[in-house]
Amino acid sequence: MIEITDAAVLTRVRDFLATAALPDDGRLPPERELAQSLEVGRGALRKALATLQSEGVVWRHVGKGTFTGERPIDTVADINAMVQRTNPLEVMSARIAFEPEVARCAALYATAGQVAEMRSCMLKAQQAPTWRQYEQWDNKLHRTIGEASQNSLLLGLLDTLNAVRRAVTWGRLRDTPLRPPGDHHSFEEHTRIVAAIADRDGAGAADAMRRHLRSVESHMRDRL
Amino acid sequence: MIEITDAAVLTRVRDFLATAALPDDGRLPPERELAQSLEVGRGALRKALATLQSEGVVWRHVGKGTFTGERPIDTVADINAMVQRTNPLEVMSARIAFEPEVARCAALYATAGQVAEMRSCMLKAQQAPTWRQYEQWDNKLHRTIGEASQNSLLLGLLDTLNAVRRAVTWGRLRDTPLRPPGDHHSFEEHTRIVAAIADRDGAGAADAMRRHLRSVESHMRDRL
DNA sequence: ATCAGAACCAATTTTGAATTGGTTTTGGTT
DNA sequence: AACCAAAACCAATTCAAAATTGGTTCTGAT
Repeated sequence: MIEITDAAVLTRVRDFLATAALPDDGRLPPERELAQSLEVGRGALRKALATLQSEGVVWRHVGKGTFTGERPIDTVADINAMVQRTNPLEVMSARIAFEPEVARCAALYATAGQVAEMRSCMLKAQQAPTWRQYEQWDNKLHRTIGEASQNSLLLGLLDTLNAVRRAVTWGRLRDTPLRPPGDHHSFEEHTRIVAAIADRDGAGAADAMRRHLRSVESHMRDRL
Repeated sequence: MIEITDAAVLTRVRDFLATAALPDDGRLPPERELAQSLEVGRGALRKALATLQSEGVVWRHVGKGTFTGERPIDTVADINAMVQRTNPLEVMSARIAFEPEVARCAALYATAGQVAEMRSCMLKAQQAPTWRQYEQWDNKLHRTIGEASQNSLLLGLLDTLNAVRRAVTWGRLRDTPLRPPGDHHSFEEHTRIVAAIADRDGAGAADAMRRHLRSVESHMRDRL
């Protein structure tokens, strides 16, 4: 092995980066392999990579590999982490911030089939013989509204929000009465939401959803 | 093995469910084990479990096990699934729906320290010598706004949204010019957002954020 | 003293075996 | 022939150990 300068090693690595066909995630070959193919020692390569990392050209992570570009901000909280950090009132606040905007989009983009499905869910929620079944149809209604936004990312975020919500409220079943009363506040509120969506009234849908969720929040506070 | 009726098996399983100390996730013992301890055949047990599943008392999943309660709606899309399903324009639409509401909350809840940090990020973005560094400070600004909502769930959803965005737009580096021009539209827009937040003007902050993101979307469309 | 290469360590990924529910086959009984 | 329990097999998931990857220390040559 002929000794070459640090600068020459750095140049070889830069040249490699400029010409190599890397996979989509920008992952470089493992250090040991790259050192071999560039005909430099691993120590020298590591020195060069450290320089490039400090310049934001590559980032490295033990066990994962070396990648082009800046290190991604690793702030993605998975569901469990979100569940550990939040609480029912915070979930309600997040819903009040987020779901009216989903309903607004749904009013603009829902298909007739989706509106029909919302109506069906709404009716089934009203006729539900148990709280459990009411909540199933309630969940289905809200998710159909998310689907009606025709934005898979909004739907994904809504699903994430609902997963956290269920985990935070898990096990809190209502035992009395057995089913929702005939004048359960959500029934009329659901009707207003779906009507505004069917009318293509974005602002109306957002407002109706916000009122509904504020009502749910208020009832939740009454139970604390 | 004494043969017992299906009804008797069902009763044994119900009794078991009523008395057993199950783990937090409500997981029952494996079928083969439960059949043995209840002294029934696996086939008969499976019949009873199928009945209980149809009643919503338990749910079962190949490879996972049998659990008490209703099957969770397994709609949680992880980041990769979201990335595969979405596209840059959809990401922009989702941002336009969601981030103004985050800014609205930030206007209500931001601490003075967080407002100062927003200003610092804004200045550093303006002074950034490369697009890469501009984007780092831009990201930091938007995340500080999310933190200022004082809602960990909203922040978690924003992080999720941004992770998807980065994955969808990965590798799309601007090479010319080397850095943002002095009159880059986002500079003034950032200023308006932060000013509205500092003024505790929720509607103003939401509106400024919405205008900013619409402007970003418009420039994105120009580049398509 | 310095440095390259080897060896070791910690974080992560990969892989194959084990586990779990779902279904089919087998053989005994009626 | 019909029925059913048990065994065998299949598909989905989990788990543990091996392999891989970057990070650090040790060793031996110069």
